[in-house]
Amino acid sequence: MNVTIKDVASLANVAPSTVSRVIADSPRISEATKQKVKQAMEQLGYHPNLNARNLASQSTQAIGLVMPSSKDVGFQNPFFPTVLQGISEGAQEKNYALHMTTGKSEEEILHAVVQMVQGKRVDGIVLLSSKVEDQVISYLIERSFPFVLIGKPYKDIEEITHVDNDNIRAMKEATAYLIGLGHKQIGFIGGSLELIVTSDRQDGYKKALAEAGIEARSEYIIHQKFLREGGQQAVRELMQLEHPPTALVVADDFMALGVLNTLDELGIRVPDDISIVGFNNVLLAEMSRPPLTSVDINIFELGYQASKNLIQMIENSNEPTKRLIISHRLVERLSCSQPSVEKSDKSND
Amino acid sequence: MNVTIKDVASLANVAPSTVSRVIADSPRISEATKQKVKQAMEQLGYHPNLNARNLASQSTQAIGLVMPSSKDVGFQNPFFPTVLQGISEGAQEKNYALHMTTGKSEEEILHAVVQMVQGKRVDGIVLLSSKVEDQVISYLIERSFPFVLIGKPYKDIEEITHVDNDNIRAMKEATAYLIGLGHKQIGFIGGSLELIVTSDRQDGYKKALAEAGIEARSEYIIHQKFLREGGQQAVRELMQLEHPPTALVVADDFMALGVLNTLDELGIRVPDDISIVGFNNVLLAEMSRPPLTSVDINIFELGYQASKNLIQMIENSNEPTKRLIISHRLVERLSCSQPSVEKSDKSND
DNA sequence: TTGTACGCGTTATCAA
DNA sequence: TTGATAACGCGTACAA
Repeated sequence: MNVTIKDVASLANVAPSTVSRVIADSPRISEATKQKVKQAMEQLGYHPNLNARNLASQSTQAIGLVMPSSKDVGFQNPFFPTVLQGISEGAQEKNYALHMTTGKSEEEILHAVVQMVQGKRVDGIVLLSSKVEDQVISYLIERSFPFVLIGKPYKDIEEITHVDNDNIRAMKEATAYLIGLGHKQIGFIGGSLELIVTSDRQDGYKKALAEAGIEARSEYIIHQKFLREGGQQAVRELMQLEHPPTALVVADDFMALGVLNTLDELGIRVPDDISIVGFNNVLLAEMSRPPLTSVDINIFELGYQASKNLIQMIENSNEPTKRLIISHRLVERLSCSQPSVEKSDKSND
Repeated sequence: MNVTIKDVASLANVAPSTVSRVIADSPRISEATKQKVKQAMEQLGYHPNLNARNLASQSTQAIGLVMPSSKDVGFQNPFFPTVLQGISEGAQEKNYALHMTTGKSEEEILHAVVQMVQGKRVDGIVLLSSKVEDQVISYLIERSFPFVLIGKPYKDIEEITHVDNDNIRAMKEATAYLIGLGHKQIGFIGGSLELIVTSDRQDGYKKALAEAGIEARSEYIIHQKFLREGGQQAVRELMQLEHPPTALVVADDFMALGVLNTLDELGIRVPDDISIVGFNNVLLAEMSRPPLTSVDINIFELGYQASKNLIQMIENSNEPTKRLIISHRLVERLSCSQPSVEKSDKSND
């Protein structure tokens, strides 16, 4: 059998409750017994049974993490491990453990979440992305269970603590950067519009055009759900327009890599023939050819702040709802240049 | 307060133990009461408290996962999310939860593992890679706690259930493939030799050369710890040798991508001037330029078998120690060709 | 087939 | 400052 608090107690000649107090580092306990107990613990190699502790204290020191559905391509995106790293770091600092969950369908995921919550396996939950109708969010709100969302909620913004970038502004700046270089024909390539992050970035793109007095053309906007096949075709069509864009903003570096390859196959050179700005600034961005100018959104920090603030909510029940905006910055590399004369409407000197 | 087994019992007019039996789907319970109880559970929205259950049953339905140290570059490697996906899938199928741990140092990690094990948070552990002197492994063996290792143990091979590829053979085949194309000057680029996987692959490389009667040249072998700066320099030096290699085997696709870029900067064309075979066949391999011929090691399966077999060990205490070898296969893409005449020792027709 | 009673290892309350 | 003692919610031998 395992060594319990009782064993320690009898070895140290004190009551179990005293040992418990020593573990909790209670202030009202004599230094003498404290040492005595600690030594006994050491000697026996004692470690508290967390299940018993959780049961008695009605709290686990753990946070739950809902991962993207395992079929999801998002899993392959370098975004995921990085944000996980951040979450993990924030948890570790406060001595919280991490409990993960996935599922192949919406139902499976919801079920797993309910299990975690009602089963009292975790004290709070970090959510990775919200969808338009999110059952998990509804469920958590209804039970008023602590959670923080990484990304922007589709609704109930005021009631959901979330950590996000200012994606509208970020994409606006990225687009403005291209406009500043002299581009006027700028395309947008993003993922599914069901993701809030996509629509935000698209909004930013449109805003930048509007402010510069450039008319948005619907044929310049592409949504590709998949990274490869579908995307390639879309890019091809885009470049076969009568007036193809001289620059592209792509809402994700991973996608941008696919775009880069398709362009290469078409014999279109970057940045000579077309400029590209990526998004997220994952490690890949600097390893691509040419190295990708990309908007760094501080992925690690996104995760770190999420778990850190979640723990604050857990430990202080009247912590206010927060909206945390993580900073971004454009990292210039070699995928952008001024538009070539032949393709722009008027020449630059 | 939360709804407990007692509430269900009183609503259904039975004893708590009966409810417990219904949950466990005990065979010796009348269908009538079973229905009655189930309905009561439904009506109250009952969910068992897992901490109480774990405490009473002395087992959690959870497996622990030790992730690479958070500072580790390995985190950025697409290998990680994929293997995680596999582990997660294997766990989910058996209704096991996943509990994660990281740490910034060896000590932190060991501490976290001890916490998981002694704290009885998990029933078993999946380890991602072993190092030469691995405290975690020693600890788990000493306590004879169920665990399975993904990769090859440095020692105690017979006593550690592990799931791995036959990396020696896989790399031997990859090298032989290049030899078959006519290459004789073949370089090897791998990570730190402290990782068993690196030394295995290097062994395979040497074996292939030996079998073909080609002398191994030490200046053709490179170990780069980091993906970028260090690696670039190494590749440069390699290509400036009097007789530079006409082909390279690279022990990791992610590294191969860096190599590809360095070669591009040097104006060396792939596969015209030099052929490259990568390893792991991550999504990246098909998105690189040129698409990378790579050895698919079935990363998902590695993770899936790991958790699946771990659960077998947990549920059947005299499950034998196993060594599971996951198959591999060379995926041909466009990064290899026959050596060009000027650089090979004799011409091909 | 079902109920009673105890144990799982802690924490927390109340006395001392 | 410390010690009994009662929860915490569930599983399970044992009894009925």
